[in-house]
Amino acid sequence: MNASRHSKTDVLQAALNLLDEVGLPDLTMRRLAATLDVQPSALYWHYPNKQTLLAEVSNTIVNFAKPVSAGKTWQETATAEALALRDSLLAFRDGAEVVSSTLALGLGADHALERLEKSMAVADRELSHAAAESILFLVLGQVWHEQQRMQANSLGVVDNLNLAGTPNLEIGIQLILGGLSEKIDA
Amino acid sequence: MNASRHSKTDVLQAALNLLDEVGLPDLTMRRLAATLDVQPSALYWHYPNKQTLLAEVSNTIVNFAKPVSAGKTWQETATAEALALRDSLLAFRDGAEVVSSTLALGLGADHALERLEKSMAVADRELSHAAAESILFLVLGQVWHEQQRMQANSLGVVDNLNLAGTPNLEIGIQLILGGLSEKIDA
DNA sequence: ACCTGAACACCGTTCAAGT
DNA sequence: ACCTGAACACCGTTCAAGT
Repeated sequence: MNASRHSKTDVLQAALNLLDEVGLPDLTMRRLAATLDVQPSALYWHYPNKQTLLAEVSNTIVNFAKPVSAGKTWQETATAEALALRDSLLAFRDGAEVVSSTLALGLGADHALERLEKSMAVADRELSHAAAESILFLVLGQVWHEQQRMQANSLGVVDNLNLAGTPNLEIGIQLILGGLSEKIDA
Repeated sequence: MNASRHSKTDVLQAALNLLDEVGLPDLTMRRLAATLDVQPSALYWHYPNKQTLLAEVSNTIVNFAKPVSAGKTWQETATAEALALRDSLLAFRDGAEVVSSTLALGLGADHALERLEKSMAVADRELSHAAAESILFLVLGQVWHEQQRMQANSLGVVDNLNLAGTPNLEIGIQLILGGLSEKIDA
């Protein structure tokens, strides 16, 4: 039962599994240790603290994004990048909250920003960077909200008849890309 | 020393003060109780739980936003609303994180959304709602990031020469409003 | 109406010591 | 290289009982 001695990767994988099972609020170092059949203190040989572990969880989520086939226009490619990011956030329970929190702390999510920025490199660096950041916050905010509703609904708390997914996200992306196109043509 | 017996408002005010002194991670029910010279359990007579208290803190932050003088164009008014929201978040330590978290939980921040939406009521409801949500997430994400840097810098951890404030926020707002204008004219 | 006292069921982290 | 055991300094919340 106890395969004895784990690697850093084992801990990360166990964290991802536990996240999926119990969600971020219950993803504690103690519960994580229990799933690995070790004492909580054992985790601190692999990671200096919980924050660092969560940063790797966040990077795993972000790097899960599917590669995007180049669209006909850069607008199409950028939209595809944004939706690929959304899909990878949705693929993990509380994915958006995990990434938001570690992003705020200045760790991780770099890869997501880079991909978005590259797809909008038609503008100068400052402008495409600002646009990429805007889309990143937009996707994170919207998906965070959505994932919270999912778990609220699964607890039978409310059901706001708003099971229509998130068309608002597509609209927001369109607005930003529309504004960017306009600025470039000028 | 102990003025004895507190009202709900006292508790909220003490929470706001403590937030400013120690930040969100150290805003605990136990510390809060200590500043009021009561036992932790006393707080649960006023609020059913910490989440509810934080929702009121969040509403206080959001409602702190200054009224905006009507601009010449709706774009100017909408920009002013977004910047007023930013200012109120910045006026409280960890303001953006508090509001983000309670917004995700489906509590509070309604007033902020309404003000933004109203300023963009030139478009149909669905479009102006999506645009308002986009700007809300944009402001929250950017300010959260900024406030985290402020506290990191104050701890002497890093200083990324990025003391230039957040011009990215203004650009992002411009992009969204630009995209919205375009859609309306069409 | 507002609070105390005591308890329950937890947290993250450190550190000497073991193998 | 990886883990145990034990401790430290905390959490949010409940609930009977007090005034």
